[in-house]
Amino acid sequence: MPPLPPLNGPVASTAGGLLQHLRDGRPRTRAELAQLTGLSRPTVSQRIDQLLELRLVSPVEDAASTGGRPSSQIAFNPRAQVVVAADLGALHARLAITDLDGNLLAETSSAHEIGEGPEVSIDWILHSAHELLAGLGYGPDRVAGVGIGVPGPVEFSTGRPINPPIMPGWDRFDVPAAIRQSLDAPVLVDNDVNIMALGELSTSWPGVTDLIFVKVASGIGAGIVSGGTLRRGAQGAAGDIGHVALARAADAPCPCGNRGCLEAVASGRALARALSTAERRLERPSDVVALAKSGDVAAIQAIRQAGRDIGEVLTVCVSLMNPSTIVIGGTMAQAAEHLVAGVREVVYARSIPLSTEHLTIAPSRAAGNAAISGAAQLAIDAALSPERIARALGA
Amino acid sequence: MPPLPPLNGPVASTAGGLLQHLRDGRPRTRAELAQLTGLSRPTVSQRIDQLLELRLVSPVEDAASTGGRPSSQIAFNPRAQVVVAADLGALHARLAITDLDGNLLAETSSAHEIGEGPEVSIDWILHSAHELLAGLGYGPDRVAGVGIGVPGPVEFSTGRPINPPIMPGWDRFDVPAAIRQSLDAPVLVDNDVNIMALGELSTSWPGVTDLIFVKVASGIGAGIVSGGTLRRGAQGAAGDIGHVALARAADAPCPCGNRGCLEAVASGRALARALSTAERRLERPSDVVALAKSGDVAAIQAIRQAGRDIGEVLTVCVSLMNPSTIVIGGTMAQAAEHLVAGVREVVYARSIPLSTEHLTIAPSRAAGNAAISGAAQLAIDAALSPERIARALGA
DNA sequence: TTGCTTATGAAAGATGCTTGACAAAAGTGG
DNA sequence: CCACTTTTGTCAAGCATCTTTCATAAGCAA
Repeated sequence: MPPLPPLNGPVASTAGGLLQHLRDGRPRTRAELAQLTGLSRPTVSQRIDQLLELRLVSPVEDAASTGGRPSSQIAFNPRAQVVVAADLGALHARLAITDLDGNLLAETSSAHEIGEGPEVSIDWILHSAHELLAGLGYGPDRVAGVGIGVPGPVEFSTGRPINPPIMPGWDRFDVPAAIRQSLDAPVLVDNDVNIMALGELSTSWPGVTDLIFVKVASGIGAGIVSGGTLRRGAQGAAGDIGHVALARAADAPCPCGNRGCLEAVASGRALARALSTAERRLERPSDVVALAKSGDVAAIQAIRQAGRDIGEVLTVCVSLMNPSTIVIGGTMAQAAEHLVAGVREVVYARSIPLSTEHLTIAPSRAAGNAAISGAAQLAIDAALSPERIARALGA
Repeated sequence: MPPLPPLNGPVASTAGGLLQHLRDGRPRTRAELAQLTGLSRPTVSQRIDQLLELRLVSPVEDAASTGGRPSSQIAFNPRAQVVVAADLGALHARLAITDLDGNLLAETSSAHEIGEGPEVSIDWILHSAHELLAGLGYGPDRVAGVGIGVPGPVEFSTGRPINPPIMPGWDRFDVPAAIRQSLDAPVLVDNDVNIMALGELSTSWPGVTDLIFVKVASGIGAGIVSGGTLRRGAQGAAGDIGHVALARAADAPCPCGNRGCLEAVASGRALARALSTAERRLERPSDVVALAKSGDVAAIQAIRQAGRDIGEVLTVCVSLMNPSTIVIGGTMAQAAEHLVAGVREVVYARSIPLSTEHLTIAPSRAAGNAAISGAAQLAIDAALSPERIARALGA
């Protein structure tokens, strides 16, 4: 007796469904699409016409003839619309306009106190977005979606932050409604780590369906992709591995109020404190990275040990989820070689062979762009969903 | 650039799609179904006729009139077909015939060495199934599906065991093909822990979408449900938490060849060994349970400590996945009060508040029937899938 | 240039869903 | 007890959609 019947997905044979087959960017002939979808050629032609109308696809040069009339080809047109991607950090904010492939067309960033409240941040987002759009010569009507990452837990379905520890004034604030005051498009809001996981996945790990993205910066968090989609858990709190108890952390105090958390010994904040001396004060994770890059042995050893500590926790994650890929990102991953070495050392030694045999542990490939790419991806997925295409055709 | 476009699901408005709305067992009127699906009444009537033809639904007594002609009602008919559910353990095998609601109609079990190879086991399954079917007066053509749980990792898509440690001769054996020699129905094979998780979920936790089922018997394993579906991971090895390293386990040797695994100190096998004395030899997990039930303090304390150890690992799982429910099952859960108490003690103390606020930790409700129910559920889901219904109508 | 091959686009036919209409069935009030 | 009301279930017609078929267009080879 299933509680709720699993509702069936959108119909495959709509213009939107056809578009999904073209999103990989490869040009296709109508005949190829017919075979791919199982629809007849005239039907495909009609769908193509609709998509051409929306400018979401465009004709490209014909394919080489195989003896007869050459097939005309059509390809996804990522320039038809743009999305706004924003990444709000604790002290820094970044915003970009990308096309529907996630390519950055324009970007800006600014020092920014998230603690000043949502109105300030939203105003900055809207102002910056309109400015960049104007610079590109695009009107606000070209915006197909808005993706926003924030440094705290979010109820994804409504786009409202929930009890965010470092975002005073944001609790249950209706971000999408505020954005829609001057941008008429779907607005998606998510935790910054989830956003980064998505960005990393979409830009750098094609084909991967089970991935753990670990962000190591001031704090430590993870974004979890399983079965090809981001998992947020029952309350949207999935991936919060920073406050797992670690034997080696013993009684180290953690900003969360508890003791012995992973973050208390392995985060950028913890490393900065541990490596600070009377004459050399380290304030931020980037200071630790800089020190390590300068060749400081103590810093390198500390980072490698942090990698081991994180690896300790990841060992359990690997056994539980059996991912194919673990990606280490965040500020501290700028010293990736040491951090990843520590993680690998522990995970490969401790996990069962079946899980590690095909396990890749690698530093972030998207690097500084993971968050902004993920925010863009979130918006793009919403903008190109079959439901959204159907609405656009109806209007 | 997504690697593969997410394929859209089956069409909602087929006979199979309609059936999904009736699977909860509640009788519905045609008008209710029309509103539920968005289809018109004549269309619903036509679909109902198809389902009546297949005997998958049947008319029930009319609803009370609201002033006019009373609506006739139809309900899902779980007796239309049956499924075969089998649970193969290391030393024991169980097989049941259930209806399409998962209700047990007949069952049998037998001592059984999985190590004797697949042919012996498959023969037993087929023989037992036909015997029970005959006893119920059903022909083999009434079988809509077969679900089988085995004590080892399985490549779910093909139904082949992969490198199973305790199943010599089963590696990559094509179980579905062997079963289909005398039963013409879809055959689903999965790991016993996954099967149990599914059984627990479907029989006892309606509405739950994020659940961890922990089996504590000779070994320790977990089945993971996230977003409403079972997650098997990249190689089908998800949930293998028995061989996670545990600080308290130190250098305790584990049958896996490693040292310091959770299983080495908290499994039924480990407890049996630890509690054995010269004059009192404990062989199996059930011996430990019996001892605890007799009031033996050492056994109770040992079980509770095992719960704490398991809780230690689950703390990480909770932070990572943010489930709403953790269920403790397996032989050792027959001493559930002590085991669960230990788990709760650690998990509630160690995890972050947001994750534990609405977290339920409970002993298995399905108890001994979890595996067989899960195997049945697997088969039922396949048998009642819209794709399968469509095929049945086409033939 | 002509014939062959292959792809496109338009028209015709088939299928399936929906709308509207009507008959059937049961309660309600006289 | 009978007529009326109300709701249901089914039938026929209309409409949209998809597919099949056919004519046309475009390149390649002789």
